[in-house]
This record gives sequence, C-alpha cells and structure tokens, in this order.
Amino acid sequence: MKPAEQLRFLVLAAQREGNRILLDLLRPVGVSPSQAEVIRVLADHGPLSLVDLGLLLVCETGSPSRLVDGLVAATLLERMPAVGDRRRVILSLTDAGREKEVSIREVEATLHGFIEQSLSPVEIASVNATLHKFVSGRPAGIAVVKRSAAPVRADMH
Amino acid sequence: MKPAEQLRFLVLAAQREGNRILLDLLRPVGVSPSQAEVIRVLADHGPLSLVDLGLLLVCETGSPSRLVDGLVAATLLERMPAVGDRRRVILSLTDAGREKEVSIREVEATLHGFIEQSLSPVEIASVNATLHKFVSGRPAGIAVVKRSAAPVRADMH
DNA sequence: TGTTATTGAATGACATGTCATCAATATAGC
DNA sequence: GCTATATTGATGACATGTCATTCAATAACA
Repeated sequence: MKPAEQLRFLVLAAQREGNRILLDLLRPVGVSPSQAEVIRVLADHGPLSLVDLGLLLVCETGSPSRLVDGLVAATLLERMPAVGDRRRVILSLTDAGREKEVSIREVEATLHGFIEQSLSPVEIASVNATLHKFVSGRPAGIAVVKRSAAPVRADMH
Repeated sequence: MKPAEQLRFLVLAAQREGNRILLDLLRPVGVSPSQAEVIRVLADHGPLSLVDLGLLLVCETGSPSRLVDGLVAATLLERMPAVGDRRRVILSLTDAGREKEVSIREVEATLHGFIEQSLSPVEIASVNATLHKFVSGRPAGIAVVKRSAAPVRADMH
C-alpha cells in the first residue's frame, strides 16, 4: 500500500478510535462528542449565531441547526433572537450548560492525558505541523486555527 | 490550546477535509467513500463474510450490514449463502462492481497524488508512524495493518 | 443426545454529516 | 423607494456510524 494511502486510512482510523474513546468517556456526562464541541466552543467564544458557531466547529460544516436542536431540547443551550437582525439567532449556554462544560473539560483532560501518554511531545508537534499543513486554508483547518487562539468571549470585545 | 488537544482536532479536521475531497472525486463514480472502501476491500481480499469484511474496514466497526445493502441494491455486490455455515453470507463483487473498482482506483490515485503534492515523503512517513502507534491494537488500527499487507484473494489460498 | 452458549446477520433506534430547498429577512444597486 | 440578490436558519432527504435486540444456526459440553 502506498504511504499516501496508508496516511489516508491512518487518519481515518485515528479519528474513529479517538472518537470511540471520547464517546465512552462522555457517556456518563450524557453528551456526544459533537455536542461537547459545541458546548466548549460556546463557553470559550461567547454567544454566537448559528453560522458563526459553524465556522468554529471542526466536526461539521454549514450551520449546525440540528446539532443545536438537541442541546436546546436538553436545556444546555438557549436560542435568542439577535437584536439588529431578525434572521439571526444568538446561542448561549444556560447554567446547566455551563455545569456540563466543567464535566466535559474534565473528560477532555483525561483524553489529552491518554494522548500524551501514547505519543511523545515531539511526535505530537510533528503530526500537528504536518496535518495543519494539509488542512490549512480549508474550513476545518480554519476552525482549528481560530480555536487555537486564546478564547475570546463576546463580552470581552 | 494544548498540543494534545490540537492533535485531536487536527486529526478530525484532516479526516473531514479528506473525506470531502474524496466525496467530490467519487461523485461522478456514483459511490460514497465508505462504499468505495468496501468495494476495494472485496477486490483485494476476495470473497468475505460480513464479519470478515467488517474486520478489514477502517470506516466502520461491527458488521456493515446496511453499507452492504446499498451496494447489493446497486448490483455492485452479490450475497451468497456460505457453504458449510448457513448463518454466514459470502460477499463478492459483481462484474459491475469490478468495473466500478477500476474507476475507484483512479479516483484514489488522484487523491493520493494530491496528498503527495501537499506533504513530503518524510512528513507522510512520520505521520504514518505516529498515528500507527496510536491506533495499533485497536480495531481500526488492526484493519489498516491487515490491509497494508499484500492483497490476498481467497482463490490464492 | 439434549441443553446451553456463542456466533452471524438483519433490523430498529437514534444521533451525525452532507446536500438541497425554502421562508423570512437584509442588503445592494438602481 | 423598489427590485434583485444574498444571507440566515429551518427542514426534508439520504447515507453513515453506533448500540441494542432479535432470530436462526452452529458450537460446546455435560
């Protein structure tokens, strides 16, 4: 098998296995990996419209209407009409959502600990540099870059 | 953001973006990335039961009943009862499936060319080694290893 | 043999991920 | 101001991905 083909499947395999680990870790918390990402993004990057949230998500392109639906139904998120634009909806965490976010951060710390235990800092940095090169300029890559920057809450603008 | 966390999102981003590229390339062929993987595995590793197919797939765990359903409906695959075990179903490509496999290989060559154009051989080898370390021992990692070995058709046993 | 446990595949259920479409609202350009 | 265009979010459609359950068939074994 060509190295490029192997890369393709190893990236897929790593994503699948990582997601399964996260799925297991998040089960007691009661949210899915995608839902966890939405909650973390909203916690770090303040109230956002659907489109703006979508631009920060790696897990999905476009506007994550239905992903948000489930979180609103679980009363972890609130939808509020935007003030100057009646098309837009502003999403923010509820108190329950903020509590959930604490548990999510703990789970993520566990996962990151596992990654750091499996791979050396040099290996991690090397993979990061290469994968970043591959996704840079594409939607998911842009989202990672924006998220990598320091969290910016809307109320800090 | 911690490097380990960045790694997590970069792997997700690379999988998503790669999948979108493959989705676009495969659209004219008329199969999805997962369907293409099934066809390629069956072409390379001969007739297989559902479980055995599942063990070679990176895209999915368990037995890919429904994934196969679609391919049988498209007459790209054939289901045949196994001879000594009436529970098992043996899957093999039809003539149409074998024709489709040629187109799929062409598309994959394009994608691999794009990967090789984006990343150097050293970068690819390095990422492969690290990701392999991460997924080794897990189902998706085992599938990649089995697939990486030379294709073994059932009729060559 | 007869009983129990295990396996293989199919299926129901539910959340994702992608695409296309639609209604309401804003914006641009005249 | 008015019309054409663009944007926002919701929704239908369809294939994935995961889990649990079910049913038939086989294997294990007392």
